[in-house]
Amino acid sequence: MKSRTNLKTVAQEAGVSTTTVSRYLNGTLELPEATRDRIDAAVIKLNYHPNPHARRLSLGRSDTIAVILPDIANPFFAKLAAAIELAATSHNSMVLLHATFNKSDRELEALKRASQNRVDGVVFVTNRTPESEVARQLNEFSRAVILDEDVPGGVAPRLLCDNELGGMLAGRHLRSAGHRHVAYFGGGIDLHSTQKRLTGLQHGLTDGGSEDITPTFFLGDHSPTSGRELAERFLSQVTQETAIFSGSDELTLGILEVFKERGIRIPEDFSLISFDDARSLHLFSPAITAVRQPVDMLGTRAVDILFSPEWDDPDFTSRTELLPVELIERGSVKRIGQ
Amino acid sequence: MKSRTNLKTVAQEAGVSTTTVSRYLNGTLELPEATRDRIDAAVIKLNYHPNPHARRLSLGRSDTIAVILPDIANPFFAKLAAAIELAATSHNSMVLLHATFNKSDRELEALKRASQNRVDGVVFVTNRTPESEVARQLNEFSRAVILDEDVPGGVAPRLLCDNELGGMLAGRHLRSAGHRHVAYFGGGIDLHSTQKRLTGLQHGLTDGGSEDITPTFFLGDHSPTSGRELAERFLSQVTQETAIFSGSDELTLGILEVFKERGIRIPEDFSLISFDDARSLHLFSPAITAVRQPVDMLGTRAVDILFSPEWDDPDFTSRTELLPVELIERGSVKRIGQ
DNA sequence: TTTATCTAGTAAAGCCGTTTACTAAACCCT
DNA sequence: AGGGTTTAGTAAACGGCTTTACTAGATAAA
Repeated sequence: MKSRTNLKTVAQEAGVSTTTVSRYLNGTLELPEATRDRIDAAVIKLNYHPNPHARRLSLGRSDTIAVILPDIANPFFAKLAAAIELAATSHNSMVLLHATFNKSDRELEALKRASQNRVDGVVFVTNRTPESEVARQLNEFSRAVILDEDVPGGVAPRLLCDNELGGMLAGRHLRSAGHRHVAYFGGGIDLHSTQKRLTGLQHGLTDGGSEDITPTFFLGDHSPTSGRELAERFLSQVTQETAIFSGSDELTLGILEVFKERGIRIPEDFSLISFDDARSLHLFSPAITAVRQPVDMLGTRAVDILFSPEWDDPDFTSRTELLPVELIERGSVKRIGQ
Repeated sequence: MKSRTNLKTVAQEAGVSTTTVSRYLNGTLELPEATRDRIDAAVIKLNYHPNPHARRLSLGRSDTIAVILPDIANPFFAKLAAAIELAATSHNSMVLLHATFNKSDRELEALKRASQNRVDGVVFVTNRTPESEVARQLNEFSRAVILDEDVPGGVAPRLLCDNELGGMLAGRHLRSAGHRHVAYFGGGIDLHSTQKRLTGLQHGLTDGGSEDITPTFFLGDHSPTSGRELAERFLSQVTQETAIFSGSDELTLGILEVFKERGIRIPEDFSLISFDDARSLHLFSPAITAVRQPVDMLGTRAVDILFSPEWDDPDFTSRTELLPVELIERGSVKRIGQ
């Protein structure tokens, strides 16, 4: 069934040595036309394709990158994976996907598998602050990029969205709609995203104003379940808040479910802004205003970084790149009196 | 950085031959405890992991399966990919993802890449009826499974959801709510899904009744864009229809967008049932009733089939397995008078 | 004519496991 | 003591490609 032809067969058919065929096919040998034609003919006739295992063994590379992320079924990561796959293809590389479900043992396992598979590079995405063991394992790779959330101790270039800008945009938008008391829902306080967004949110809310407005926050993890819990907690503790800034579509999902069950209306009872905008938030009830992450760009750029020639530069691994986010206004923020 | 240890180093360290180490590690050689201990110690000390490229070259297999599907960013396929990845991991295999965007040239390209990569098996998922060229290319694999939609001419076991049952459930539900005139939105008429669902829908609508009720249909492809077009066409041509059975969440998205723009309400103006239920339809406005595909089971079972010992059986490739679907009732079907 | 240069390649080593077929030594039995 | 059986391994071939270092022969230059 599969093509059993190898270099040797082709070489024999063309009447040259395997070296010649190999070098010719890899472009490291100039040949007169007659010889070229014979080899070309043999390759076509025998439908020759180099055995990738042999090739990789010989070259010591795998033409494969690993993408380690929390969950493919999460639309944000799915879009990310799609963008990465597309970009990798154009670099002649394949993509190995590992879902970690945000468990550190699975993160470690995925990293180990990737390392044992001698992948050429790793795109690591997490949702939480991983243990130092994860960073250590990640540092085993000669090429890795840390995406979307920071990994403390990781020696690798970082590619993040501009979380502070995101918080700022949300804050400004809410302020201009009259909101002053806003709750942020997000992952742990140690997360880069949480810290930056809170900072940005505070700046956005304060804006040019004289009084310093500090948002409250409710923290868990980036899952719908956590969204539900945070929503319950929020409802039982809410005092002055009139708006919620939700750190991810997943959290938003949980929040919406709880609110729906309790008959709490958006934006009448609370205004809401989501983060990511990877789901069909425009079809929700109401359409949800959100800060959109540049997910395609994130994926494409991550792959570019992996294949960048700048890895020779020793500083490359300490670089952090920020990609801009944008606010998509829809119907979940209500203008309130003042 | 990476472990540069190889078998030879381990063998030297343990004072035995490479054969011995290899056979011991692969369980094809019994050794006295003292020797075992020496090898174990060497392996640990040197942090030895067999070079997978060498291993694969030697063994002639890749421990990799390819999953070829239309779009990872589509939640249904994303969930499918997640389930497949999980199942593959438990079979010690890796997953190579290829997105085709439903283009036949990309399908062909993905199949060729997979074949050149000597993958151990392929899970092929498409949304349309592919050209015979695709089937031919697919048939090059010694192990492939055709998932979710048929590939005519493909010599491989098929794993589909029970589309007829799905149509039937939708039909019955609509009938019991008083609907008699229903439009099906779906992909091409040549699609297995379209045909079976229409058949099922008709049976469901007719149910025990005496008169034979035939649904109308509006066909395009399974994309939101197509959903929009079909919705427009539907609206310009609608006569008696009171309900729509949409063949996928993607189509539903397009339909909902158009309806929202036109101020057409669901379920007041038209009732709607979606298919797949991979998106958060429960949060849409209104919550959308849907036929749910058993997406996890689909993924798990596909991998099981790939690793099944039954491939020796020559009839195995002509098998078709149907997985049950279920109707999730929500708020998009209105009871109407009669 | 001799030497240098170029053309058109090639031999052989290397990448690293797996597996078949085989052996040396020890042990067992009668 | 002689023969058979275990035990504890091992040598060598194989899988298929890449790459370095080298050569035979032709051509050009001095």
